[in-house]
Amino acid sequence: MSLPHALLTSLAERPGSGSELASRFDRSIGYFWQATHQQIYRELARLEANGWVRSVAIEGARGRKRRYDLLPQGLEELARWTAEPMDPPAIRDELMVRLRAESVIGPSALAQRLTEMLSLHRQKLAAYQAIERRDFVSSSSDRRRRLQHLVLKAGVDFERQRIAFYEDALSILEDDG
Amino acid sequence: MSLPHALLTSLAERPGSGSELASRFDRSIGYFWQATHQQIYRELARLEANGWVRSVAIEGARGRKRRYDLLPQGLEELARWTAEPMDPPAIRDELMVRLRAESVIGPSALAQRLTEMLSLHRQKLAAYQAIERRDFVSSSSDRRRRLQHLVLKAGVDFERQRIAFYEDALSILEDDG
DNA sequence: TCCACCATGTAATGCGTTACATGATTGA
DNA sequence: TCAATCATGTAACGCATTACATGGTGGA
Repeated sequence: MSLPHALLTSLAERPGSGSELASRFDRSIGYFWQATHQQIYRELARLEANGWVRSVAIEGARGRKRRYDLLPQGLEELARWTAEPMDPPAIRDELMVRLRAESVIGPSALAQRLTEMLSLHRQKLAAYQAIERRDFVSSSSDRRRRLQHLVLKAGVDFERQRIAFYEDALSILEDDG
Repeated sequence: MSLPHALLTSLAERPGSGSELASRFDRSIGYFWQATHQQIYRELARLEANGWVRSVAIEGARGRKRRYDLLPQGLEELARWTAEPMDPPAIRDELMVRLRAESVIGPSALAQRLTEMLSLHRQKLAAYQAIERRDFVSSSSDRRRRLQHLVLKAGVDFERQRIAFYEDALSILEDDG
């Protein structure tokens, strides 16, 4: 259960409102942990009830906007969680199920779906590589930057592997598809 | 929502009881889609209510064991689903959140956790490679076998990438950890 | 003034997880 | 005969998802 800690992490990087956090989950943090604004508002309320964050109304802002700040207890909780024992990641890959189904029931339109996915992943890869070129040109960096770069490279590698997999799968499916 | 279709796929490969399906989800299918026996029994009841499978009591078996068979309508549903438009996979990687947290809050015991995970993934990789050597020695095969091999290779590649990632992460964390 | 949008929130539903329950069978 | 185990199932809870609601702000 990482959503509360993903929020604490994001607030440790920089305070912000619910909608700002939601937009971070559409970009940086969201590359490896997604959340909708409903989840985020619900969770922020809990974090505040736990005394891990506090919020103040932002005067002069649109609507009822509030800024959330990490409290010392929240930082403690984040440190505790980071070092906690960890389960291996749960893999749930619908594509593999579909390929296995196809291998039993015979050719289908799955190849077209793969072609669509392939172009999506190529776009994602290009986006990650653009970030890498823009933000991580210098090779020598401090610990923090090296860790950030590492996480980005994991995204790049994942997309690369995914693309290679789609290409292999298509070459099999299209042999007789 | 792939659990019902993972079950249909497994039953298309071979009929079986709830407990047999549960044990398949601890092995082959479970490598990319996990399910507990509670989920499986609940879902089997729904599949039967939908007319996609039927079940008969197995005489002479332990307890109330029932065999589930795929019905023609279930096969149709499986084919329909296989070719359906597909969303990109949802990535939820707790490790990346933790690394990002560490990059903000500074050194922790996360390196020890990574060492533990590393050995787990090395075991998984070895298990996959053993299956590959045992079941996929011949390079020339039919479509069905090639697809099965492809899915297994995806598992191998995933574990390999994961291992490389842990090693990189450890080398950064241990510089000063 | 009024419409579109922003920021926050409520409600309903469903899958996934955990704990517990029941009946039957095997083996010591 | 009795304990362990197998096979199936029930119940409760939580996160994730989707649809919808509210109120305020800015621009046409």
